[in-house]
This record gives sequence, C-alpha cells and structure tokens, in this order.
Amino acid sequence: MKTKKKLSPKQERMLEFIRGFMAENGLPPTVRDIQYACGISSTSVVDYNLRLLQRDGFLRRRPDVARGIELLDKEGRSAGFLPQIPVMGYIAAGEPLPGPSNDGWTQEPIETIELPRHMADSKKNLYALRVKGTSMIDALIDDGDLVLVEPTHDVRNGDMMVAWLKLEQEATLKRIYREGSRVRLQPANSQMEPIYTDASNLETRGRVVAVLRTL
Amino acid sequence: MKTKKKLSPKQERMLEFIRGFMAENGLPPTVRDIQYACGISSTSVVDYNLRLLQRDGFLRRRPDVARGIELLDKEGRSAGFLPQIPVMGYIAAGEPLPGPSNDGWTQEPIETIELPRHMADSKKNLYALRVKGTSMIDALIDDGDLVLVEPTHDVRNGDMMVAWLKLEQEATLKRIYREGSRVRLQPANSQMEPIYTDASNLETRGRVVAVLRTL
DNA sequence: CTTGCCCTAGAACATAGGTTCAAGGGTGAA
DNA sequence: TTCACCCTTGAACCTATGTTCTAGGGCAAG
Repeated sequence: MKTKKKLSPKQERMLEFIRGFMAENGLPPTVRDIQYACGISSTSVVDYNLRLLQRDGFLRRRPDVARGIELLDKEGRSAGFLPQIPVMGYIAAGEPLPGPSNDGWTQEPIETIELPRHMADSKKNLYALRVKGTSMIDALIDDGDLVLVEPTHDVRNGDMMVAWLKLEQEATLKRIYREGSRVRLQPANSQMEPIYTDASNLETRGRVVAVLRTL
Repeated sequence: MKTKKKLSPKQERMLEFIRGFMAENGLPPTVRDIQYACGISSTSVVDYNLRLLQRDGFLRRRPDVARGIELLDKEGRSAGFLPQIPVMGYIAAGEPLPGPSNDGWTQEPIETIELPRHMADSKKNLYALRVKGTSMIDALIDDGDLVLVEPTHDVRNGDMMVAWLKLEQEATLKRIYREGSRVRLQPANSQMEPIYTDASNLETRGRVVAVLRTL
C-alpha cells in the first residue's frame, strides 16, 4: 500500500495541486490551471505528464471533456465526490423507532451527511440513524452517535444489527447470535449480560456497518 | 432547516441530476449534460433555471468556467470535495505512540481518508489515529476505531483528549478534568474508575473531535 | 383586449480548454 | 560520434461548453 511508483518532483507537485484544487474549488482543474500553478512553461508538458500519471494509475482522464481529470486512490477507485447518505431518524430503546416500516420508509430524512469513501459502498442502499439516549452505551454507542445501516435481512452471527423486538415493541442495537430457536443479543461490552429472546420475536431491520461520533 | 423555497418540478429534477452526476462522475455536469438528462429542449432554458437556482441559493456558478456549478448545502456552504485526512499512526495504551513529537510529525501517514463535511473543519489541521487494542473500550472506543484529532493544547475540562503520561510513557484517550495541581482522567463509562495524575506528568497531544468505526 | 410576466425555443456566438504538431535540448549507451 | 529516449517549447488547432439574442406562447391582472 505504498507509492506505486516514484514520481518526478513535477508530477508530485501536479498531483498535490490537483488534490488541493479539487478540495478547494469543488471541481477538477484545467490543464492550464495546472500549468500556471506549477510554473510549467507549456500545456503540452502538462499533457505529457498527465499522460504518464494516467499510465501509472494515479488518475484517469476523460478524453475531450473539460476538466475531465479523475483522481484515483491506491486501490484504483475514484476519489471524487461522495454519496449523500440520508439520516432517516432516531433510534432509542424504549421508544418506537421512526424508521423502516415493513414496506419501506415513511419519513423524510431529518438531515443528510456525506460519508468517507472507505465506509461507503454506493451500491448498497445505506441509511443512517441518530442514536438518542445512552441506552446503547454497552454496545460502545453513545448518545448522539450516528449509526450507518445497510438495510438487509442477511445478518450473520456476530454482526451488529438493528433489532426490532416485536413483543417489547422496541428497537435496539446489538450483536446477534442464533442459538437454535432462540436468539442471543449480545452487547459489545463483555461485562454486560446478553438478552435472550425467541427467534420469532425478532425482526431484522438491518446491519450496522459503521458508527460516527462527533464530540 | 427545511426547503428554502418551493422549486418547480424541473428545477427539482435538475438539482437531483446534478447531485447524482457529481457523485457518479466526480465533476459537475455541463449545461448540455443537464439539458439532455432532464429532457429540456434548449440550453437557454437550462441557463434560465440555473440562474433561478443560483438566485435562491441552491448553487453557485462561476462565470465562463466549464462545469462551474457548485452545489450549496442548507447553510450555504459548498458541498464539493472533501479534505483528505492523514492517518498518522496507531494509538494504544502501553506502547509508545508513533505520533506527534514535540515539534511535529516524524512519520508519513499510513493511509488517508476522506471525512464527512459535518465532521471536518478544513481550517483545523486535523489528523487521525487508528486505535490498536481494546484498552480504550471504557471510553467507548474499540479496537480498530479511527479517532480524529485536532492538534491543540487548548483542551477544556470534559474534552476527550490524547493524553501522554510522561512517567508511564504511554498514551491514552480520556476525558480530562483539572483539579488543582492534579488531573483526573475520566473514562467515558461512568462505571469505570478515573485515573489521577499530577498535572506536570501530563502532556496534551490534542483534542479528539470525532470517532469513526467501521464494522 | 391589452399589458406584463414567466417561461420556452432554436440558433448563433465567443471562448475556455483539450489535443496535436514540428522542432529541439540533454543524456546515456553503443 | 551517433542513436535512442526522455523531456521541453511554443504555437496552432478544434470543439466542448458557457452565454446571448430574438421570438413567441401561456396566462393572469387590469
């Protein structure tokens, strides 16, 4: 996961400038932007080096499109704009979850966040919930945290999930372990006791894939 | 924090397309991209509506620059590319912290991540550390979590900080409370006991501003 | 009806910006 | 020296793309 190839100082500088330009201006630079910023004498030199950078996998260029530079990360994925993730509501044990009904969402997002690319997989239809109260603290999740949920019923043993307990009519975040006909809902903190319930009492609302906390 | 103004269906559609285009392609669309995608008959109609959208604060346009559309969020800030945050190393109690020496960093980042805008403040010179081991679990921080650190010595009571204990030669993440000449380092979990140490034994390495966990 | 306003049409215009070309300098291998 | 290869120059070229113009339709108020 180190540098793929040694770059010339000029190429280093160009990459650095492109990154900065995009972060600052919200769009890729033109060939001439790069030229002036890096003190290069001719657009053809910029073109030449962009060609090399593309050959070595640092970026991709769309032919004939203005500002058609796309930076690639070490894995070769695009490092551009990020998907917008809707925060669909709150989750808190003991309260009804203003969340996914059986057939889908009934509410509008209360806010929208961007997501780090290493967390997001734009294929999956992720959404987020904001945790209300400290009742999930045994799962290392605090009041105000944002949990990222992948809406799926395919939850494996040990996954952190959004569990809906039908009888209790409450939602909670726990790790799940199936044990025959019953289910063990295990807090992340080993000092806390697990909850046992019948499998039929459990409805899987999704799998937690990430937690974001702003202090 | 609701919609600023009612938009025509066409304008809704345009905004939606622009968002999607940027997320998918990593750069803003051209006027004609919008035209074709939204089934609009003329570029001048697109221009007309872009003008209105700009007037109402949904976006900004750079005159005469190709793809010079910049989307704005509800607070009027740019919603473009995100700053790259370096992950400078690991933090784990009991091991030396491969982190900030007194005069700066000695190491290269081990990786780089993007950050959700609501967490990032590009003015601050944030960096990240990856937590090794479960020894911070009492602070709601798990093995593998990423902590975002603002390098500052200005830490207020109650802040979560990167604390360097000189005598013990170890780094830890705790909430800090100054109590006269000594300092109380309080785990986030109230069931755990705090650590007390002399103020002179403590070196402030920075303030934790966020925690990211991928499951 | 007439006026005014908002919006749509289609085309033309102007230039920002990607691409290409012919030529030349530097340097190391043969 | 000569060849080969890498990089630089400066200019020209072409088209992708923002902008502008003229005209007109729909519709509500007066």
